[in-house]
Order: sequence, then C-alpha cells, then structure tokens
Amino acid sequence: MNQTVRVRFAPSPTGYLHVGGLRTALYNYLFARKHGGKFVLRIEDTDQSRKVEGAVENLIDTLTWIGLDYDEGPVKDGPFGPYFQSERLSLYRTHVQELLLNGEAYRCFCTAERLEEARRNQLAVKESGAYDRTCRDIPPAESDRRAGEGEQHVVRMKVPLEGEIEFEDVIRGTVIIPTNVLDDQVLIKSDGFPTYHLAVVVDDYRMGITHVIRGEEWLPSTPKHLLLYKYFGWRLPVFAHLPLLLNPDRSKLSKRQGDVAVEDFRRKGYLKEAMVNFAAFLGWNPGDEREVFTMEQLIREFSLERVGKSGAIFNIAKLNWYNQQHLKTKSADELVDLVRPLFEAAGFQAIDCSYLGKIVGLLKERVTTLPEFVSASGYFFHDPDTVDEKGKRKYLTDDVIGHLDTFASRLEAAPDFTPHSIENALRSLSEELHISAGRLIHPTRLAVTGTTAGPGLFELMEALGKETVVRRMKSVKQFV
RNA sequence: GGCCCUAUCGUCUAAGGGUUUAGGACGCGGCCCUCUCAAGGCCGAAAUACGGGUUCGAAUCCCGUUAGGGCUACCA
Repeated sequence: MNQTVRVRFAPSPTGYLHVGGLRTALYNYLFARKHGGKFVLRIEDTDQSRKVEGAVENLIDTLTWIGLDYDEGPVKDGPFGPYFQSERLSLYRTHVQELLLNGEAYRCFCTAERLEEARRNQLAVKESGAYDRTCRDIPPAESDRRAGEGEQHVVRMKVPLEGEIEFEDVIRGTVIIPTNVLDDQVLIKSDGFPTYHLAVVVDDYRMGITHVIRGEEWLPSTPKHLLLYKYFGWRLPVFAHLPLLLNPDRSKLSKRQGDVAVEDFRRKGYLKEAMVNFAAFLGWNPGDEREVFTMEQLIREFSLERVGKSGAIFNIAKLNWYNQQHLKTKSADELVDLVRPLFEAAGFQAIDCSYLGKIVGLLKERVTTLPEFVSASGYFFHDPDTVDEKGKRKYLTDDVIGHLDTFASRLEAAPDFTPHSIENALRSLSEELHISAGRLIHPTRLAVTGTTAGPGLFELMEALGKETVVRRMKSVKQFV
C-alpha cells in the first residue's frame, strides 16, 4: 500500500449519530490513523425531504466528543471540498452528461404515478419490482428534444441485461451478483439532485478515497457502483462491508428498541473511552485475550482482516462493564472534571474540589456510570433524613444507641481523625464492650450515611469530617 | 417472492484441517477475601444449527437443508 490511505465517513444528516454509525466511523478512523492516512467527513445530504435542522452540528459535536477528529470535512476545509454533497451538484451533472453521451445512461420520462402502479402490478404477480425500462430505448434525438422542451425526467443508468459482476470484498471475499437482478437505477432525480449511488461514486473518486469501509446494507448495491466506475473508466477503491449491528431480536439496530444515539449514552454518563472500546469490539478483536483498550492501542492493533462477518448484538451489560473498567483507570482529578457539572446540575453549588475528589475516589469502584456518583453522594452533602428500614431494625437497638454515643464522644475528644485512628478507637471500644467490631461498624455506617452499603467506613468518616460524623451519630436517636 | 450476506456458550468472541477434554470476556450461580456494598481471586453451568461429502483426521474445506439478517425507492 504505497498510495496514501484516504477513507471517509459519509452519513446523511438525519439527526444524530447512531451507534452503528459510530462503529463505521471508528473503523474508518482507526484504519486511517493506523496507516497514516486521511479521515474525511462527507455529508450525504442529497435528499432534501430528509433534511434535519442542526443535524450536522450535532453530528460534529458528537464525533468531536468521542474523539474521532476528521482531517477534512465541514468546518475543516481541505483540498477536495466542498464536503456537502448539496454543494457539489454541478459536478454530478457534468459526470452524468458524459454517461448520457456514451449511452450508458438515459433520461426517463415516466411519472412517479405510473412507476408506482407498474411496481404494484409486478409485485402482485411476484415479479421483481424493478423499473420496466420503458424509456431505455428512446432515441437520443427525441430524448434531447423532450428534455429541451422542459419535460420532467430523471436520469437512469443503463445496466447490462446479462452477465454478472464479481468483486473482492476485504471482509467477505469474492461476491458475485448477476446483473439481471439490478435495476436501472436513478442517478439524477427530477429535482436535479443525484441519488446516493451516483454521488457516492463520483465523490469517492473525486475525493481520492482508497478504501470504502461501510455497512453491509450497501453490499447489494455495490455492483451498481462498480458499473459506474467502469463506465467512467475510474480505478476502483478497496471495498470492505462491515457486519451490521443488531437489536436484541437480531434485526438491524434501530431506534424503537432502546437507545441507539451516541448522545443518549453520553447523556446517561457513559465514558467516551468505554463507547469507543465497546464499539470497536463489536465485530473486531485483537486475536488474543486483551479486552480493555485505549484509542491509541486500538489504532496500533486494528486491522480490517480481523473484522468478522456476522452481525453483532449491541449488549448494554457489556458496555456497563467496559465503562467500569475505564472508570477505574481515571484519576480522581479527571473524574472530578467529568462529574462536577453533574453535581452542579443537581443543585450542589460551589463544591470544594478536594472534597469532591475524595468522594469520587471512594465511589469510583462502586458505580458504573457518571450520574451514579451524584445519586450515591447525598450523605456527603447533607445529614440523612431517613435511615434504611431493614438496617434500623437490625442495628439500632437501644444498647447500640448508647454505644454510638460513647463512640462519638471518644472521637470528639481524640486528637486525630484519620481512618487509622478511627479504626483504633472503634476496635478498642468493641473490646471493652465485649462485642464484635461489626456490632459497632454497621450501626455507625447507618447513623452516618443512612444506608447499609457504601465505601469503607473509616475512609468514609474521615472524608465526612469529625464534626459531621459526631453530629450524625449523636442524633441517630431521632430515627428510632 | 427475487438477489446477496451470515451461522461456535444467552451475548461479544478465540481456535486460519491435527497443539482442542472447543479458549477468553460479559452476564448468571457458588465459594474466598471482607465492616457493608463494590472491586478482586477461585470454581461452576453454558456453544461448533442440521445432513451429506472431501480427508488418515473437519468447528475449520465443499455441497445441500434450515434459520436469521440485509437489499429489492426519484431514502441513505
């Protein structure tokens, strides 16, 4: 491979970045970075009826958040722009003229209504719903005249009636499709816009794309693209059709069956590192038993040859695990930065950074997503207003309440308030009382946090501070 | 319906004809650790869709069946 690698992610701007799109974008990105190539973002906005306001901005925002920075694309012009297909209309027209001239494409004057009816009839007798080629043999002179008179038309490609098209796919090997099942695909719509099939071929060629890495849903239409390359006399890129991402019922991943937008997961507090790691492993693996990867490691190890062929179900339980793994690798400072906006949004203002650092340190092995830091942190900011009911029955007996009082007084009088000194105080008290340490530990936790589960008690108490701890222990009576 | 793709534990996957009593991970169950909850450690249940070939030998190659998916628009 001595030619510079150029790949592209070419979404249509319909609103948000789908996790399937994320994986496609990621593989393109990894491939480009691995080979020192360029990663291009191209917006396929040739369907005006599907335009969604703000979709491109949103897409770029999500791509940026997750760390897939592109080399050329919207807001980042390069030598092959513009990167919006809607701004390249004249280019498609020029190229299609060439096809028209060579008789490899033709104008079709059929009305949408007629086509609709014809298709219905064919489907009714179980024929393929392909275009019946009524206009295929209109003489060029007549075609030019009717077009000149302003008659509405589309341009269709002329597909050979017989033969077959064979091509190599990096992931699937040799694929052979007979041409007689191919439709005379519309290339230019009556509104003058190109269809996907024309635009993708023209742009991939004009943008110097060397490897087309896209979803498997494009496999059946690849022969049409190949034909176009042939008609234009252009050199072929390498094709790699990625297996689809699936819903739990094995249908193509879609909205309706839970969250599919990357921004949904971002909002729910998943780390970008986890999203990337997880998406990468849906269809690819390094061939050994390592599972937790950073983007840099993925770039180093990724190869198309190790991409599988079969569809993969998007499994949130595993994403949760990846999130925990990546959470563990983050320092308290990093976590504080990630989590502070969440605390602020929840109404905790002016939080001391070092205090927040302690909190996330104590909690980070006990949560799976970012918002859980907030929901598990109430007692770090205010005294509990209730205590766990089961815990109360189990631990808050009258004698224990007396013990807590004693323990609190001792802590209050002690010079130090470290995990070690607290533990010593507790253990010597339990010895004096001839009770197990647990008989003091659990009630203390309940008094101090209102719950029966949480971080190690002594670290927790230190973080809370002596004053708070003593106050809560002494006022636990109110709950019984 | 037609065409194409796919097929290993519930899920993500490893095993590139012999190194395989099919390995790992998630999830699930148990045990250990332990002040609880996590985390961690150990153990366990759990798969080559089916049928034919080829071969001394098949999860692996070939054919068929079945199942699933995708495509079949003036959507991408």
